[in-house]
Amino acid sequence: MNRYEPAAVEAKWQKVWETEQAFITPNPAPGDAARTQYVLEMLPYPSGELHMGHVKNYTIGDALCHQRRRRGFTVLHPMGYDAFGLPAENAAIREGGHPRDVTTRNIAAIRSQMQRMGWSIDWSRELSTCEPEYYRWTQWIFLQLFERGLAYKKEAAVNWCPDCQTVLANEQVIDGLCERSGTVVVSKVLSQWYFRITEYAQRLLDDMALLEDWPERVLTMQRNWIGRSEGATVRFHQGDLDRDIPVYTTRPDTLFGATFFIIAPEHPLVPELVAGSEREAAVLDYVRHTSARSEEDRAQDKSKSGVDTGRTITNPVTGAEIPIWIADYVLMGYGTGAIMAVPAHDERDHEFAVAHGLPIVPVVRPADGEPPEGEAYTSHSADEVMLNSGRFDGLRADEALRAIVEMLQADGRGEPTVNYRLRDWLISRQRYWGCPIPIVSCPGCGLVAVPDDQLPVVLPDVADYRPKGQSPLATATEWVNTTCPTCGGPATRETDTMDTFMCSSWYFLRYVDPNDSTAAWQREDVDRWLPVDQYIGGVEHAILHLLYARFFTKVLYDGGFLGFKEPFARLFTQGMIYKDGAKMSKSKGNIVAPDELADRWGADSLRLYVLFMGPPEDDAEWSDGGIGGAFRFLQRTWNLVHEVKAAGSGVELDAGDPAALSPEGLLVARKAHWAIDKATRDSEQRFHFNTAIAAGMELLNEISRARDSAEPRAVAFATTALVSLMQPFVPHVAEELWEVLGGKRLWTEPWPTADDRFLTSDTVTIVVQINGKVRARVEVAAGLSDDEVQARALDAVAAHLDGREPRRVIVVPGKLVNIVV
RNA sequence: GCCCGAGUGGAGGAACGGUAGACUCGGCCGCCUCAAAAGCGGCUGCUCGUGAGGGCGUGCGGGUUCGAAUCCCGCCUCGGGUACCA
Repeated sequence: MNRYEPAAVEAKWQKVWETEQAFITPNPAPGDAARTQYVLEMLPYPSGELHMGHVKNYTIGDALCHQRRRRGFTVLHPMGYDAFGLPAENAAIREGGHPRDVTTRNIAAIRSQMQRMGWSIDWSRELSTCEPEYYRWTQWIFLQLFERGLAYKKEAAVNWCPDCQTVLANEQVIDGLCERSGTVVVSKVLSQWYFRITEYAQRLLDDMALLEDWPERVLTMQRNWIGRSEGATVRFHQGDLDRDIPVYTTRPDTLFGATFFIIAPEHPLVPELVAGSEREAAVLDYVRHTSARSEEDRAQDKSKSGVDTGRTITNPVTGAEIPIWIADYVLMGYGTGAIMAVPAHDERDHEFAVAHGLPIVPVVRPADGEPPEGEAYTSHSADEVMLNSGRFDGLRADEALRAIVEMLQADGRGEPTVNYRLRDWLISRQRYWGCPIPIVSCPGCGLVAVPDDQLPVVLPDVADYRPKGQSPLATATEWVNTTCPTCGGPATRETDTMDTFMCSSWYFLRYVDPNDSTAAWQREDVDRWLPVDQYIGGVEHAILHLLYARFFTKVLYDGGFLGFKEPFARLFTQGMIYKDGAKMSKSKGNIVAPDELADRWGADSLRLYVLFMGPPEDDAEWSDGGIGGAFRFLQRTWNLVHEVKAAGSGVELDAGDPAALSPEGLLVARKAHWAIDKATRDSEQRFHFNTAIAAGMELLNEISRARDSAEPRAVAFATTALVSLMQPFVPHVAEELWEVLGGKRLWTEPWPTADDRFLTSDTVTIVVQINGKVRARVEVAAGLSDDEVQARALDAVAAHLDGREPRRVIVVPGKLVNIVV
């Protein structure tokens, strides 16, 4: 008998899939009634090579695709590369050469690794976001946003990474550090492009209701990131400047307790407020000192520093003149950049008041007592009562809140306000390897969109693409100097490139036809395939990528380009693979290379083990020994199939009439139907491939045990079922064994279905407990009445009862009897 | 600090109110072999017992229930998210 040699088997079937175009899925013609499924894994960034996380991600998706194809769906399963970005550029700088060459090389390596793994990808739809044929449409989308007023350029303090020499989006700053390089991010004032994602904040929240199945924690993370809060805007009047300064508060009920006022150091009114006053030098000094500190430094430092401006402002309800201070715990980027400070009911304001000797006036108390001394009383529940609040005294706090807002509104001093933590998305980057922003700056016409027929704005070659604080594109003078599309006069191109997250915020639409040169997509095709039925990826994209993609989809829906509002109906987030308790990384030296494992054990064993490790949503610890077990299982299956074949059997799709089988044959056939049922349900309902595979292993064990005592038909049926069930996980070896059994193309075979006649049995084992402890087991006929089961159970444990009278007996039909004594 | 998630044999895990530890790895014993590898068979939670059998066991402490790894309350540990957001 020939041995199981994965390398030969895998090469053979990969070739067959390619020549027979097994996984190429054309778009259904209009009116085609095919049931479609779009299964998508997050596209890889083409760094050096695939890591174990990719293997897990794409193997999960591939198993689903195979099962769904065989259950009659037309499945779209494409692949592409998120190819612009810093790592390729940094590698090129390190090694010399062009980022494009590094990227091309990496893509070639990753593609061949993917083919080596045998994932059933429709390679005719392959795309790369750095190709002009792709980014032409990224630029088109940018211009859609520009035309709708959703893309704008403004000067503001931005997050700057000194190492990457570029700005970063809010979402890319983690604990004050650059997500990419880990460098401390500093603040810098620059003129940059933004997307008005804040305009979609409420819809990003509301449309979560349209999502069919997303992990609750991802939704929670997005909700927290969007950070909706309800409160009121209150305008305080400053007499010296004769100006209103608005604040945002979630606690308008505490307005009577606002004993001072704080403005952020970056607030534009600060210079005006102190100009010419004796406090001017001290205040400007504090502002300078603050802006010199890094974001991280400021975030870490919880001490309440600040400086008095010497000015006062009028509390609109008490009429009191309260002092204005500058303090860096008030953030320019949230609310209005100014706050009313209520030290009695806000911890931060309380600390500040204590540190600087400012008055503390409680205005809310518990229903049956006084507010605590020496700390902020921040409780905000329904049964609190007002005090020190004029005519509102004695009123319930929630009623007072409404009444105070109404009063402010009547006086024109405020109104109810909803506020969001989400800020606009900064998309400019001062780096070379990215998509050019298709905008021309004209002295006469201002910022002008490059017309559609002039797209793409091709990324020019430059002599030196190292980061230098401004975009390397600025040195391509021939490219930069152009003519204004509107007036024809001399003009210059925008030299910043786009955040690469833009490229990956719409790629799932382009797969519908990546070769369409007339449009980004055809609406009838995207509406046919999308929303994506199942999206699969790492939870690390819970905010950035998934929020941006949802935003783009809504904008494009509003533009009439899409017939759906959410891109991904169902999301599955896989757990990470660890080694020695830590995330695999080159610096820790705990990388396990998929290539080496595939070479040693075969792609099928690697795929099988990655799925067998545990539930895919859980983090998992890599163990080198496990893959050997996967290989042994396949080898034993291989040997079994060849023995079955040698005995003269082949593919057997029907176990026959259960009544006609011998007891041993019935056992084997039952196990097979049990495995079909379990593997199908565990895979489809919960993606728990680990237990589906275990069911296959149990089936193999049972066939091996009964091979010689059961009749050949039952053995052939069970063996056929085993090969068929394992195909989505180990497609190469399953295909080979199917052929050995005389079958043709397993990937086109219908998915097996379990027969109820084999899932139930004539007899059942009843567990007999005394006081919840197992004392015996009895075998009884399946339909036996509760009374008879009870009698049999009492019989079986008579010795244990030892004459004691049962106080109560619980009978769970078909399962157990519990006797309480 | 706040919000999630997870704690089960030597390891990964199974059991989603009803036999705790399926399946796999590792370990031990045996068969095969001149030998090794591979393969095949058996044992493998802890503990008392020669044995039959018993006791204890799902992070800790309570509770609900005839019955709890599973549900509820209070802790502990680990992981993730977020953090001066007014």
